[in-house]
Order: sequence, then structure tokens, then C-alpha cells
Amino acid sequence: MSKTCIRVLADPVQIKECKKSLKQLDEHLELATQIFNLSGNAARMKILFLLHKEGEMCPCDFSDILEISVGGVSQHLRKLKDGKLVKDKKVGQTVFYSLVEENIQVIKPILKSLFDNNKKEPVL
Amino acid sequence: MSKTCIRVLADPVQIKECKKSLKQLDEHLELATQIFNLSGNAARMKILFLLHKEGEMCPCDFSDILEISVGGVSQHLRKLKDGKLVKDKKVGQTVFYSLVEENIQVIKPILKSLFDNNKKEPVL
DNA sequence: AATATATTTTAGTATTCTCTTAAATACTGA
DNA sequence: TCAGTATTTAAGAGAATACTAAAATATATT
Repeated sequence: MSKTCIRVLADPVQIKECKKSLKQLDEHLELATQIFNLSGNAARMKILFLLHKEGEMCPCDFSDILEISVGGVSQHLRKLKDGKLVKDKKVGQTVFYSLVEENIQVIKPILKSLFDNNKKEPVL
Repeated sequence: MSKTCIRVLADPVQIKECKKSLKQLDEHLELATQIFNLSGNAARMKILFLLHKEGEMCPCDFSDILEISVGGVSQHLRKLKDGKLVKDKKVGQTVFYSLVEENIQVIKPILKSLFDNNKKEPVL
């Protein structure tokens, strides 16, 4: 950073107040950012949508549908799992992933609207 | 990609159905992903929150509050503007940024809840 | 016109992401 | 136990990110 850039007409009280707010909300902001960050990727967004639509799916299915390697899918799923947006359940040798409903509240409305939108247009 | 990995027990109809859904929703998915992607960054999330809280602010204010260089702030603001999440208004030599309400519906609830949360805890 | 202020743009760098391939792990069934 | 299937992990490459510092642009003030 080169120079302190307090604008001549800036309100120092406002600046200080804003800094305080951010500090106060730090954890909340970080969590929200993390969830958006996880959703802000084409492959992961599709995974989340498909899980909303289908209930549960396994890495191999995603690989077929999204047309990326199974390894790649697995890495996305791990991120989503680390972020607690999805959970997994092993059945035999296949692993079924599903949404953690409590933790996707923030993006649920979009998944829902996409889903409804999807149903509305039958596209022969 | 190494091999086609259709799971032995996979439902080919489901796979095909899912592919079709994704293709059908392509633009919508892309847009949602883009908005989440823009919001999924700490600096930009804070900018959006501050704009929600304060109405309008200029790059220099953000630079002070977020403690990143003015150039850096300007680049974030450009991204947000390209994504139509914010708009700007020049007054003299300072540029005021504000939210484009119609286009932040998706993240509005979180901004609101952060804001309320913020007010609720006076912190001494 | 000259200087100062606010912002944007550019160039460069370091880090993070996302993907692939290949190896490792785990379960199944002959 | 051995071969086959599903998944994860690791290594590596290329692209995208996010930052800084400095140059360029634009407006304001004297």
C-alpha cells in the first residue's frame, strides 16, 4: 500500500464505524463468503443443483453428467464436504453424496428457483 | 479424461435426464454462479455489505476500511460493476458506488441478516 | 497553467484454482 | 486370493486471482 488515502471529504466517524462493524461481523462474513465461494464455481453449482434435484448421487454419476474426470469431481466434493454443504454415505463400494439442508439455506432459494424453472419448460 | 465411468448400477435414464436439465438451465446456472462467484470473495463481500449498510461509498473509503490499496479496490469495484451488482455515479472527482437492487436479490437476504445481526449486538 | 486529489489502468508477482493422469485405497464377487 | 469396480489422493501443469506500485486520466483549486 502506497499512501494513506483518507478522502478530504470523508467522514472519519463513518470510516471508524464501518471498520468496527466489519470486525464485529468477521466470523459471519467469513462464513457467508465461504458458502458463496463454494457455490461460485460452475462445476460445484451444478453438483449442488443436481443434489437438490435428485436427492443423492455418487462421484461417478457427476463425472458422467458434468464431463469432468472422476478425480476432479472427487476434489469438488471434498471441498463441498469440508465446507459442510454436503455429506456422504458409503453403500458397498459406491459413495452417495447429499445436501446438508441446514447449511445451504443461503443458496436454497436459488436451487429451488432453478428447479422450478426447469420443470416449467418441458422443452419437448 | 481417462475412461468412461458409467457406474454398473447407474441409471442411464437419470444421467441423460440430468444432462438435459443442465443444458436447459445453462444460462440461469451461469448467472447464479457468477453472482456467487463475485460474492465469494472476502473483499467484495465486505464491499457489498458496506454498500447495503451505508447506501453509497467511494473507492477511497473502501481502501481505508478494508485496508487494501486503492488500485485493488478499484479492480474489485470494476468486477462488481461488470457483473451489474453495483453502479457508480461521479460527483466532482469522487465516484460513489451503490448496489443495483434488482440484481442482488440472491444475496440480499444475507446482507440483511448480517446487518440486523450487526445492530443487535452493540458490543459494549 | 500548475498543483493537488480521486480514480482507473497497467505491469508484474505470488498465490490459489481447477483440471488431468496415475497411483493408492477400499470394497465385491468369482 | 485375484480381478474388477468405485473412490480418493497425489503430482503436476496451466489459467485465473488478487494484490501492489507506478503511470495515466480526470477533476478541482489556487
